[in-house]
Amino acid sequence: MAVLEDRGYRPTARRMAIANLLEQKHGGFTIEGLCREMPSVGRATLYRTIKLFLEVGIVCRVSTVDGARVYSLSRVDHHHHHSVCVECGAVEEFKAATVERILSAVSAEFRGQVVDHLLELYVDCGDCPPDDGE
Amino acid sequence: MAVLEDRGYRPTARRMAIANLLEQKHGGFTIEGLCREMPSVGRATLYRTIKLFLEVGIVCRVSTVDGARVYSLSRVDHHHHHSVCVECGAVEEFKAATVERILSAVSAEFRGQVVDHLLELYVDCGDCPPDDGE
DNA sequence: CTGCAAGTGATACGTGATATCAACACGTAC
DNA sequence: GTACGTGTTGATATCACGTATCACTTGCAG
Repeated sequence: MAVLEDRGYRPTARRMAIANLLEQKHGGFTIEGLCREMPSVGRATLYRTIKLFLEVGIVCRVSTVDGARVYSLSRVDHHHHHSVCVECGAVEEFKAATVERILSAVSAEFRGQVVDHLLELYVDCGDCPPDDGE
Repeated sequence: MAVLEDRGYRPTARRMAIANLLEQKHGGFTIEGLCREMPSVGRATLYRTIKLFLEVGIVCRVSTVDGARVYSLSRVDHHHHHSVCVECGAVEEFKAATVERILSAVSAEFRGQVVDHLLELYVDCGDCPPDDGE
C-alpha cells in the first residue's frame, strides 16, 4: 500500500480491507459484486476506492467479450496481458515478449503510429476451483 | 441486408436507414451518438437494432482503453482485429496471420485451452479527417 | 488536545440500457 | 382488395451502473 502514500493518499483501514479482499480473489471482480461481499462498506466508497486503485495501478481493467466492467488485482507493475477463464472467471497476468515483438512487426504495416495495444486471451483453465468463482 | 432475412428478421426501412448511416462512418460509434444523429428514431429501436446487428455480425464491439461501449460497422465476416485511432476514433479492421500464429504459440504455454482472444491496436493514424469525428 | 484536510456513507442524481405495451407495418390467407 | 397474425416501432417506465453532494468521521500535524 506504499504506492498510495507515495501519491499522497492515505492507506486507511477501509482501503486496506478492500485490498485484502481483492488479494483473496484469483478471478476478476465487479464493483457491484464487491458491494454484495462488503455490505458494510458504502457503494460510493467502493467505486471511489477501485477508481483510486485503478489510478495507482493496484488493479487493472479486464476486457471481456461482452463488455462487462470487470477488474482484477494487478500483481505486476509493468505492461502485461490477461488470460481470462471463460468458466470460472480466473484472471492471470502474463507477459509475452514474443507478443510484443510480433506486435512491433504488425505495427510496421500501419500507416500511422501504434501507441498502445490490448490483448486478452480467453481460456478454459481446465481446473476451475469452485472457491475461485465470484 | 440479406443476412437479416437469412435469420428471419425483416430488412425494414428503419433498419436500412440505420445501416446506411453506419456505412458513412469510418469511426466507431456509440448508440447515444446515433440517438443524437437520428432523433426521429426511438432510442429503444436504436439499442435493439444495434444489438440485432451485433448478433448477425453487421457490427462488432470495439474495446476501448477506457471501457466505453463503442461499436463499428463490420465489413468482413471472418475473425479480425481492430485498430482504433486515439485521435479521430477511426476504426479499421485487419487480419494478421502472423498474430494468429503467434497466439497459437502463446497458447501452448497455457495449462488450459485458449478458446478465443481479443487484440486491439491503438494508433495515431496521422491524417485524421475532420469529417470522420463523431 | 485542537484544527484541518482527507476519507466515508447515505442519498440523490445522471446516464446507459432494457422491459413493457399500445400502435403500426408487412406478409399471407382468404 | 380485406382480415388476420407476427414482427417492428416508439413512448414511457424501469432498472443497473456510476457519480455528485453533503454531513459526519477519521487520521495526521502542530
